[in-house]
Amino acid sequence: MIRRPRGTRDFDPEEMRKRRHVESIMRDIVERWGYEEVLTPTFEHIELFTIKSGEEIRNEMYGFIDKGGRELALRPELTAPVIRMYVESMEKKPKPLRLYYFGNCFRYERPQKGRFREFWQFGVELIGGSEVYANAEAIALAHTILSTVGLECPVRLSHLDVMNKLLSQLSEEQQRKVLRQIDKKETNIDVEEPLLSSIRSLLSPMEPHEAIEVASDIAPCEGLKTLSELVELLECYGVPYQIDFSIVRGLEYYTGIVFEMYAEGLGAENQVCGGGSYSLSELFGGESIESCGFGIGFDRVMEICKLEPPTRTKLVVVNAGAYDYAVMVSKLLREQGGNFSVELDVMERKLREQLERANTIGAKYAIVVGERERKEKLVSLRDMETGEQTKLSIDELVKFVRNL
RNA sequence: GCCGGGAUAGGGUAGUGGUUAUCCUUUGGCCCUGUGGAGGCCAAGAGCCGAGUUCGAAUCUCGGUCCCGGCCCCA
Repeated sequence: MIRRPRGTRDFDPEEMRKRRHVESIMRDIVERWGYEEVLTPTFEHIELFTIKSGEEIRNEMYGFIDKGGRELALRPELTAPVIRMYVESMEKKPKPLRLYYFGNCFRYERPQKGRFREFWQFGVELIGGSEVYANAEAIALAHTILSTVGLECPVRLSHLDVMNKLLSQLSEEQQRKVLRQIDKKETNIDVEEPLLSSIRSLLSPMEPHEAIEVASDIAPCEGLKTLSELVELLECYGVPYQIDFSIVRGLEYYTGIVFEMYAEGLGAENQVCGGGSYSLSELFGGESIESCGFGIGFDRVMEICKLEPPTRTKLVVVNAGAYDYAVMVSKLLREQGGNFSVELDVMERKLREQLERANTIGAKYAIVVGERERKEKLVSLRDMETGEQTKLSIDELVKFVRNL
């Protein structure tokens, strides 16, 4: 038997109903905020992803060479492709540009809970806003999306200036190492006093305003001003947040404000959203422009989201020996456009078996049509729960299903 | 790449170094030619792959694959 590749998944109808439901909620929200959808190719030139992240990341990508000798890769994320698209064909659009995407991404990594080799990301890019206001919008939007689908995750905020300033005395290599240790929440950080104490006090849990105050003493920088402005805007939106200077994302393309959101119940992979300010367009040959955005790990949201998708009422037209009449009735019902489905036998089943079928699929009503009904220009509507059966005219039937 | 736990019909399971691998569910057929849910009968469908040990392996051993969880990583 041929099975699906490692780290990939099949989604059965029940899962797809849930996924599409959550997806449509997310789309609905961002579109209400004025974001418009874009779609980029599933694969890109591998350079698009290595240009900022270094060659090492090739190991985590699905890369290949096509027949023309081009080095390509399945996209491991969507921010770079969207910005590439912006540079390639949208640079002269009126600013700000509000774009959103929903797409599958691929990473060659060890699968575990909430982590797959093919996974879906839902995200937005807000191109050309001023840093503080644009990030405030992005954060509020991300928070709205997650709480609407039932996830209460407070936002954790930081500004990369702070740690950069604090560690500026160290060599680049040391900075990398220390940032990594901070990111991993390690208790042993490889630096001398008094820097160590400074880092420790910056990382200790504090109220937002206190955190900013403490940081101003230890590592005064522009970023802190930005951060305190952002905090005020978030108050306007009523978004709950914490300041957490351990958020580094330093190995990515982020440049200023950064934020993350975490959820319970996901094991080691509990980050459901991450984002911030970045600067990519000039790397792809465009003009530099302030941008920010976030990505939501759609699969992780689905893992803990309890939303029940709406169900469609099932109707079964039972053909009791009058196929043409049954088709006519089915067609008519389907044209009504209500929230129901209409199924008609394709297995040449007897009346009894068609009713059994209606029963096993959980149909709400069976509509029995045969010669008798045709002669009377009626149908027999059978309630599959109570067993009650009544005769209706076609007009009455139409009126009836419209209310489903 | 590393560590631990797994893998028996479509789904869920039992058991054993030894005839034809258990049960539930599911699916198809019939009892039942214009009325479902119950019941009865019949049928279909399985030990992840490969090698080794053995008279004999689904069972024991090793390797691989895949799944689950953790580490590394997470642009």
